[in-house]
Amino acid sequence: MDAPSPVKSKPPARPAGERDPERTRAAILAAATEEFTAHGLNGARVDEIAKRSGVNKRMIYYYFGDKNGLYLAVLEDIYADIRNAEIRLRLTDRDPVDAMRELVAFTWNYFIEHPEFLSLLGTENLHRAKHLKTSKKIRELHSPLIGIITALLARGVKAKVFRAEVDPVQLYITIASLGFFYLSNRFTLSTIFGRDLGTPDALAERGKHIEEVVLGYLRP
Amino acid sequence: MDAPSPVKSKPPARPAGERDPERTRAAILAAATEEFTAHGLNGARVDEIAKRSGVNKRMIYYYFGDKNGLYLAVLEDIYADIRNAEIRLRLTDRDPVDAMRELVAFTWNYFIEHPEFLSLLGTENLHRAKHLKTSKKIRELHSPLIGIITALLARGVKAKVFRAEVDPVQLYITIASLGFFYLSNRFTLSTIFGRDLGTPDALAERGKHIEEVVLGYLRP
Amino acid sequence: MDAPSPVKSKPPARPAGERDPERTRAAILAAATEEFTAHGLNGARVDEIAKRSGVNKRMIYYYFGDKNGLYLAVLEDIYADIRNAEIRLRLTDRDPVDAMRELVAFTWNYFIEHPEFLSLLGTENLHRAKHLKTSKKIRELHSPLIGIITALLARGVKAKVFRAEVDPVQLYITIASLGFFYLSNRFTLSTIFGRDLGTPDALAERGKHIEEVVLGYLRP
Amino acid sequence: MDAPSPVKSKPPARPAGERDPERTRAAILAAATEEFTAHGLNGARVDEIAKRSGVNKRMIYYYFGDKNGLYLAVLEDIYADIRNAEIRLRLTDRDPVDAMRELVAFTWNYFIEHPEFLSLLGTENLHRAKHLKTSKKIRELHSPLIGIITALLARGVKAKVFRAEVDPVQLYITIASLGFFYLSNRFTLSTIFGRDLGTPDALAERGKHIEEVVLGYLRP
DNA sequence: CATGAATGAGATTTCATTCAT
DNA sequence: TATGAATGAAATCTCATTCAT
Repeated sequence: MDAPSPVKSKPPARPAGERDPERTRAAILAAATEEFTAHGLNGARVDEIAKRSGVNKRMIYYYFGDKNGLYLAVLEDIYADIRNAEIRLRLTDRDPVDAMRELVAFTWNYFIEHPEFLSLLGTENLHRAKHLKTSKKIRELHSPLIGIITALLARGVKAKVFRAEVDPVQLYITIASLGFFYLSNRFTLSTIFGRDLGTPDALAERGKHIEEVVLGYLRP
Repeated sequence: MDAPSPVKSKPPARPAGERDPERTRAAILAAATEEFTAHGLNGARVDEIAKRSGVNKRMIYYYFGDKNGLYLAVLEDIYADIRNAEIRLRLTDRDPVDAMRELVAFTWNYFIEHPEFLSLLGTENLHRAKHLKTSKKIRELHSPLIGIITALLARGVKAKVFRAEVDPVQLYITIASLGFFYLSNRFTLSTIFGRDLGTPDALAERGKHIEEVVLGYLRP
Repeated sequence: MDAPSPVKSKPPARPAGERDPERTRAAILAAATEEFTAHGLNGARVDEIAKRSGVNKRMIYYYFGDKNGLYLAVLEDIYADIRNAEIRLRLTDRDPVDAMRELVAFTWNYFIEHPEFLSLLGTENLHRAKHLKTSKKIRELHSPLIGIITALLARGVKAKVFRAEVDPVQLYITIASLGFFYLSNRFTLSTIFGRDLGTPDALAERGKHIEEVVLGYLRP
Repeated sequence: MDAPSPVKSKPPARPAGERDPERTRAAILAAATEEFTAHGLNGARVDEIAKRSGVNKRMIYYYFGDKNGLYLAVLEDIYADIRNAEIRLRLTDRDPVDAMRELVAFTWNYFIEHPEFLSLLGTENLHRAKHLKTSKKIRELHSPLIGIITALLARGVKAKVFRAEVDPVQLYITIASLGFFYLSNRFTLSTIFGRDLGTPDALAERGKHIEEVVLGYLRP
């Protein structure tokens, strides 16, 4: 607004909360992610998001239309994040077993480090993906993992280290399942079993088990 | 079910909701299960539960205290249901591999037939099991499956059809994961993959895959 | 009802809660007195009164019409109590100063021993004596104290131990004031002064002060 | 008050309740004071307060949190009022007897002019000062009267017009008692005595009596 | 772009009272 | 007389959204 910049570089040292659209938008999105993660779509409070982001409530409506619009933006954001992480994986020129191990570890670690992803997916599934379905953006973000897995399986079968006829989509879902369910349901599971499944030790143990299951299954 | 039983028969043909406390309570609970399943804790409407159960709204508070009390009663109810189903499983004198196959199938089928169980667990985990933790009742309902799995693994190892050193709790969680995640996340997954994972064919295929994963992993 | 008794003696050893109208009525009244004392007219709960009295809620309506009827019955009851206590005072043939001292002490002690009287009067005054005004019963219960005070003052003036021209009604109100206000307002006063005005020591001190004020004032 | 002041003048002629937070807050507080005075805490209606103040009901929750918060704000407000009036009293350089007479008259007149003070204190004492105890604000509002009375008593004793050894706190409570009880209980008292204690004549008579009691007692 | 007061619709909860047995 | 389930009206409170500045 003041000085037109040719490249999209932000005006650097402006104090927060003052006429910096991108920063405002990002602050809202960050606060909204936290709030929707913690309380779901219905439990999230627009007031709370405004307070946490240090931004006026009106701005939320200005940038995102309404609460649902904000929620969808959050969904799109986390999907973009995971796709970004996935495309950084380089597994094509590795030993198939090692590569599979890394893929499994990557998935598990991503879930541990991104609890918001787990929670928001749970919320969106409660709503039967009603919002996701309306998002062009997300459907364009194809996961590269199906392709990676397909190639990996082929190489492994050829090298006689993997069993044949494994469906890559099923395997993809299986790899996700083993971590996702454990992490997102660890609160009820911990209560039922009477022990904390969220400790670092418990997580390490689960990680090891998941690897064993996937690789054990894939043995020819 | 159809045949009238001479014992414990109560005047059956009274119009619902009229001076039959047990029926009233059950009607509320049934409607609440549907509503909480469909909309989560925050999204559920007490008015809607009253309307659907054909019961005066005041009765909900009379029997369950408040919305949270009702929600907890629903949770306790679905846990009692699954425990009831689990103890009906008889796997002790069967071939270990067959028995394991049946256990896996049982879990998968239970999840398919009880979508309310999946949804309500998702909801409760969003709340970090806050309500479940306060329930004496649920902690008394121990699942027999851990015991069943432990015994089954021992027999399988002895018979050299299962690998050794498998942790029964991890296996229990794994068996649940493979079905639970698929079913509860099938809405986003269907959207992402652009195909319906909820068709009978898709479910059958997944069931087969799950069995292969578990038994493939357990191979010595 | 079963056996007609000439004197009004109750059937002695019937188990509580079973067809003993007088006992039922008395139990309701006792519980209601507690409840109205503790929470005022609007704060009192009919359910709570039923629970505390161990009597079915319907009986309250059977015996007292409605909540207001019950409240009025409680008021009438406590007025009858204090009148009963007052008429037991025998001060006519005593030294005027001693008799006045005893009257003051009686009033103070009665208030201490009957906190329900203070609270219920406060409640009734909040309602500008709306209920009291409708009660024939209470207006027939004249306090003998005005007569006692009038006589006492006359004797004291004659004996030159009391000042002349003291209005007995004003004095009656004054004697009541000095104790009533202290006791009924001791919660806010304790908070403001930062010390507990309800301890036995504090009460004894106040009692002594009240006596000094009244007798000090009455000196000729 | 009438004369416009150049400093701190704000646009005065805005229609009430429109974008003037201070005015909105004050309007709510005024209406709430009336409502709580007339009906106590439980009998007061939030809807009625909204209607009377001409303010959207939602604003009550916006400014005061909930009904209890509003009630506490009212309590704090009336305590601030009386403290303000008290510190305007200047009695240090007056004849002790005259000064005491003025103090007594001040208290009596304040009570007559502020029936809300009497009623609200009655209500708060019914609740055993539960709300007052949580207020930091009120405990900071120390009454100057104890100090004033202490000094006054000392001067009077020195001048041989007051008796010795009078506890200033007891005297403070006594002065308050004599007016407070009469005014707040005048409805039941009027009913019992069958005459209106609230007429100007009756009030004047009571005022005179109170003065006589206090000064009569204080005579050496 | 930004602020925060204001709003209306609707949610949960409460409670005195009545009904069926 | 007695019981306890049932009711309707009304109370408190919540929340996404909009308005005036």
